[in-house]
Amino acid sequence: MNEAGTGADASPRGSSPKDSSGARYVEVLLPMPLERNFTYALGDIPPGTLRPGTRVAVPFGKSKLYTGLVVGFGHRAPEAYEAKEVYRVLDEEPLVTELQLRHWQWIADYYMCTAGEVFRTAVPSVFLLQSETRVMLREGADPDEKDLDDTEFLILEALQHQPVLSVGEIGDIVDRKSVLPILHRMIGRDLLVLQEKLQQGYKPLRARFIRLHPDYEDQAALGELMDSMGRAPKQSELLLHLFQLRRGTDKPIRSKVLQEQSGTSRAVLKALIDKGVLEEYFLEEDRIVSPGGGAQHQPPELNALQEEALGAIRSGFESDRPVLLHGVTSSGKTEVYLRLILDMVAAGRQVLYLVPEIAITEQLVRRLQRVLGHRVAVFHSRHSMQERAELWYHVRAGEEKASVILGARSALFLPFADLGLIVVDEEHENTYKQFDPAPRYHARDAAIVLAGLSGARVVLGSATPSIESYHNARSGKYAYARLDRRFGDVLLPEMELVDLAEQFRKKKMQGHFSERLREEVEGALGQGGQVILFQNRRGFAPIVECASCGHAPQCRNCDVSLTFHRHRKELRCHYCGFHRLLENTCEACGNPTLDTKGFGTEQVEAELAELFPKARTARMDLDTTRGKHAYGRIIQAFEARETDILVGTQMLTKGLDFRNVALVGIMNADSLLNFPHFRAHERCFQLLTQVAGRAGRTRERGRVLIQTYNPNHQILQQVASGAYDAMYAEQVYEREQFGYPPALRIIRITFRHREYNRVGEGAAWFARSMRMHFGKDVLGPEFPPVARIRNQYHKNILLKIRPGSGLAQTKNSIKRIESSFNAISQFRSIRVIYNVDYI
DNA sequence: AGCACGCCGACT
DNA sequence: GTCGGCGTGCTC
Repeated sequence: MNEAGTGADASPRGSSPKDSSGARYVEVLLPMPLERNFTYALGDIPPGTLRPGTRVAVPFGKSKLYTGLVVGFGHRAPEAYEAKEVYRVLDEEPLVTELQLRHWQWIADYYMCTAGEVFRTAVPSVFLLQSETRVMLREGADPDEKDLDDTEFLILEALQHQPVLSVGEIGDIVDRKSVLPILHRMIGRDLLVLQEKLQQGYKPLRARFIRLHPDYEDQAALGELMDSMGRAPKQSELLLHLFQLRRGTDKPIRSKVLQEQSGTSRAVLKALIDKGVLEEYFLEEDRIVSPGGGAQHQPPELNALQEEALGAIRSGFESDRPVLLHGVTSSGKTEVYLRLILDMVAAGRQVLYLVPEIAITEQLVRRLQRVLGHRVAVFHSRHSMQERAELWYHVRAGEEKASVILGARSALFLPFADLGLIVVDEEHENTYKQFDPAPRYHARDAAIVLAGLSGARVVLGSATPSIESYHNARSGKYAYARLDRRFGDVLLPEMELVDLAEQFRKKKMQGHFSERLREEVEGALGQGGQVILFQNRRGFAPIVECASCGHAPQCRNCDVSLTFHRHRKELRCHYCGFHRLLENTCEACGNPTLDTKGFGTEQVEAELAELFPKARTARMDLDTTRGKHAYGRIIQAFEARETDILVGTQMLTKGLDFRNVALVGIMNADSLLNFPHFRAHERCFQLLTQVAGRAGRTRERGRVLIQTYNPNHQILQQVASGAYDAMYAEQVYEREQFGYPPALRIIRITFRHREYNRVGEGAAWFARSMRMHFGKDVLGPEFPPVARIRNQYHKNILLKIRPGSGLAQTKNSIKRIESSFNAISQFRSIRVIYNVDYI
């Protein structure tokens, strides 16, 4: 990016008016990858009930109903077709704000996807009602058995038992894939009818409460009642419990609590309600219960450096620019954010706090809640859809409990009533870029645009800023604030590079542990410190190879070698999930000489068991954190010092704050260095610096050992000496030489198809057309390192866009080329995927 | 995207 | 012969 904040045109395409007065037609956006909006007639719906952002249920295609959003109004009937009617209006208040619609349109334009695709990801799926086709017998139908074939007979028989069935259920009953043609045939013979039923969307959670009927509220009536209860001991017991619960509080009494307290059955309660003694009523209640409670602590005191950074950020805000807060690990960036958040909350505006991955921020949630109490809400992908819907409404209404929203990139799409500040923590993390389904947006950049539309401030924070952000800070596009000392003046860890080649030569290796690493682990454990070992690969050994013939088992769906996972004795594909048991003999030559090559976290753990049999070890990677609470358990055990050594992948780098880590060991830095990507060195620096930052966060100076075959490599030297600026200067120079961001923008275009040849020909055609416009700024097409994934071949073209060459025109030219591409029948089935600002 | 139509191979 | 595979076109 970034047109961020530069006032890029964010107005929606098309010029249908926003004013509904007198309108008879609406422009509707559907949550699908369609290039255009669709026009519907309003019929008898008063146009005043609609505004841009209101949801409507509309028939689309054959018969189904879909949820669309009103984005404009029209007064005249379309000429080329007859508009269908809006089936139903789904909202009283628009679900989506106009500001959001503009933001979506910016995302669609910038990231080359449709507004419908943004709509689909932006809105929790409970809001996207679709109809389900229900099948019923036609009344008065008299099926003549001899006219029916087996399938038809089966369907009619099923409908005698259960009068309403969904098309899917019918499919199951008759065990066939396509049932619709059969159903249509039967409808033609007046046997069945179909009905489109909108499935239920968001439903507020209602809880049952009990109160005394008003008639009994005065003492006399109550006394009389209690006297009459002589023959109903259970009922009087229940009443007594009710009085007990009421004592000294006005809080409503839950039916459930009352029953539990009194130990009586439902029947007793029911009897009292029927008698008119008690009343039951319902209240809507929150699904989201903030554990923060009311308890609010003062924010932690800031030290002089933090105060200085805070001042720099505030003055950056004055100049209306995003601010990059560059603070070394453990320098206390969070405390600085907290001050900014408190300012904004005091001003009555909302705050969005973005983190790279929400699953791993329990520590952060607690820290925020200590100070902000119930005003923090977490937007979590693990929340149910109903919970997300509820938070949506809270955010839209600007409720206090939605003052501060903590979430991963998708929290960006909440309907903020008045957004005042966005914090993008760990802004360098690449999880901010959505990869797979469109929109392939970068949350950091989209956040800056959102802030521009909302009049909000932005702080980007990182210990190791992305080259782009630092570049923007240097060029003055962002303001800049720095924190270069750790909180409490804890020293940055002492780093040491260990030469693996030399260790091997001197026969000092045991497994993958050098002598130095063994000494240091021993020393750290001896002094009661904890150890983190980083190996950026899960599994036991990446590949298995036959020592006789060199054959390595491959995935059947993807062009990769399978990875050996020892705990299940199986081979797995990390791309598609394919797995099978490892055989004893080579499938190619039959010899029992399969051997493992390379190593992963599992093997590190296994070697630890031999080298340090007394140490308690744990492993943290994708495989061990699959369960809902697995991640938290591993972290808590480590925090509670129930674990001595934690082995893990890059998951370890993400926002963990351990207090007692004396040593961080990097098992092998070389795989990071040798990764074939223009960002490899930047990422290597970031990853190693972040892992190293886990060491020595209180008092004691921590140690970091980096094992490598390239101890003299520039990047490793820079990591070891904490030379961010040197790394930056070198990377910027290299990227200018070779034409990569931030010097240029890039768009990656991926072609995907089942047939190898077809992808090749299609991509080559596309690249040829592109070269006519863009000359040598077109790279490729090339196969990616893994050319086949899930039985689809991939091929990439990279387009480099020079500064000032007109991004919008460039994208238009590409779109035109795509149209011609799609006009060629043999290419039409090739999927074309755009990734703007591919990272 | 989802769905129907229409054309082809492979099975009850 | 029918079923389901997929390519093609369309959806207000």
